[in-house]
Amino acid sequence: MQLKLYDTLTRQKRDFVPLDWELGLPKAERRVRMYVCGPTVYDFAHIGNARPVIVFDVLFRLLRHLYGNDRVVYVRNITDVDDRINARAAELGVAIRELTERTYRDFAEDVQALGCLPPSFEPRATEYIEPMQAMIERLIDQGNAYVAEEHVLFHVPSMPDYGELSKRPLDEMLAGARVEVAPYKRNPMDFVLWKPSKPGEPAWPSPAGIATPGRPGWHIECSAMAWRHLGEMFDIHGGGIDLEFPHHENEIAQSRSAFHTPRMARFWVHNGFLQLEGEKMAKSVGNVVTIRELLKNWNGVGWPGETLRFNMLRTHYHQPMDWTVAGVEESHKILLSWYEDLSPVSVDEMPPPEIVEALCDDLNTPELMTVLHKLKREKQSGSLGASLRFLGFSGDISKLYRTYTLEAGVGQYAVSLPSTVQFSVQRYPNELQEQIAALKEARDRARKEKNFAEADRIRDELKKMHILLKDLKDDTTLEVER
RNA sequence: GGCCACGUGGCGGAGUGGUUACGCAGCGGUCUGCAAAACCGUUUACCCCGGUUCAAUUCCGGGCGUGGCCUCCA
Repeated sequence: MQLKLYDTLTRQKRDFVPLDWELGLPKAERRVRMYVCGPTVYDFAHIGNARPVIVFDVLFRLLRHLYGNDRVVYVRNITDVDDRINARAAELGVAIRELTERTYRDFAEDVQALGCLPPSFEPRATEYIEPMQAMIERLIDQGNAYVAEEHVLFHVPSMPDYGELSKRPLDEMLAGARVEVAPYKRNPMDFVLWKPSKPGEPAWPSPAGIATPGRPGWHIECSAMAWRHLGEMFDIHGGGIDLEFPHHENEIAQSRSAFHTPRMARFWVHNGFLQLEGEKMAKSVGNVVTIRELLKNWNGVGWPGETLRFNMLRTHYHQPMDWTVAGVEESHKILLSWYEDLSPVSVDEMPPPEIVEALCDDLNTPELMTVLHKLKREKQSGSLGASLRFLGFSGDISKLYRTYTLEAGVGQYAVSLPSTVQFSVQRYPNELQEQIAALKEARDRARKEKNFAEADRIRDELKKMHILLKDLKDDTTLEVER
């Protein structure tokens, strides 16, 4: 099946053929190579950060399916040197290394909860200073970069194709620029490859004979890490659309100039931006929602990671997405209805061709939803299960329970509980369980006496605790809202 | 100000030059004290204005709106 991907550089949906296949390398040497910009580890990742992680995890899974698990190399970097990290560490009064390690662990936990496979490599920027310096020296030697006031700057006019990704004519960019240009730049568009550090800031010996120790600029790390792991030219470079300019444009300038390649990556794949309840999600608006909050307690509800993953995939990755409570609830409902009647799936069972076909069409996950709904409708639960597993969903209904944070008397109870058709309130705190049992008995009595107003009142009260009642022929079951 | 995306029924969301995807919600029915759940059935769409065409939601131009980038940002 032929994978097609939309390439931002050419603005076209094209057939994807990995370079090694096109070159006809021996089978054992072939690799599909993908690089995705990862997190800057200074604070919990928010739901916007989760989008590329989930989207490219799906692409990773698809590539493994198409080319073989051992043929795909997926690199997602960790940016652990950055001014925001320095600021945050100072604010918290902790060592930079401690902050970055802790934040990375939190990120790894969150991402795992979202059903994402670990990438093949997760290189940290601070462990790649040496290749960054090697690239910088090379760029200077070749006349693509220069030293000025202890900075090393990339000279943009030395790269004739600059702007090819974002399609920005240089003169127009300058006309609209709102930033003050540092006086030592030869050209206003020139960007920093290396900068001197002040005392107390992270620093390494500087390249190019610069006396003051310094640290890398933002863009060079990705060029260096991609080079080390994937070579001078590779197949796919991914990330959020906001990175298109300047970050990816500058990566291209650095890598292509250093290695004299016609492309840095053969496909540039960008996911669209995410909004929250119709608003831009930003610290300035005060509506940033972290993955952690969504998993633990978002307006009283902790959502299963699989629900969050599913919700993300209901929108095509290229489209702008609006993240809403209503949307998450709908996702959760759909997933529950599917998980309820999955039959056991054998490990070897493959998803039906339509599933792979939908993904091969530029990761058309909404189309994929249609296929999944069809499998459900036609009661093909084996195929449904195999498809879900393929997409990173467990199919295990016990992983789909929500966590409620209740106000019950003093303090709050966070309760996480399973729910079956049987009584299943055992994970509520004891005093709540007693309360619930008493309410149920009271309601049973009221119903016997045909006092239905009272019975309905009690039902509403239980509903507030996320307990649902189902009146059967001669019994009433209690279950936790799922 | 410059550049770039996007604009589909109550909501979410694909797709297509001609045959009203799909899901959620809603409505009707079976069932129920009433509900819930389940099952069956079912309504509603392509931002505005021009143009091309036998025919446009789909192509082209303009407008309006939303968002992104130009400064850290997925």
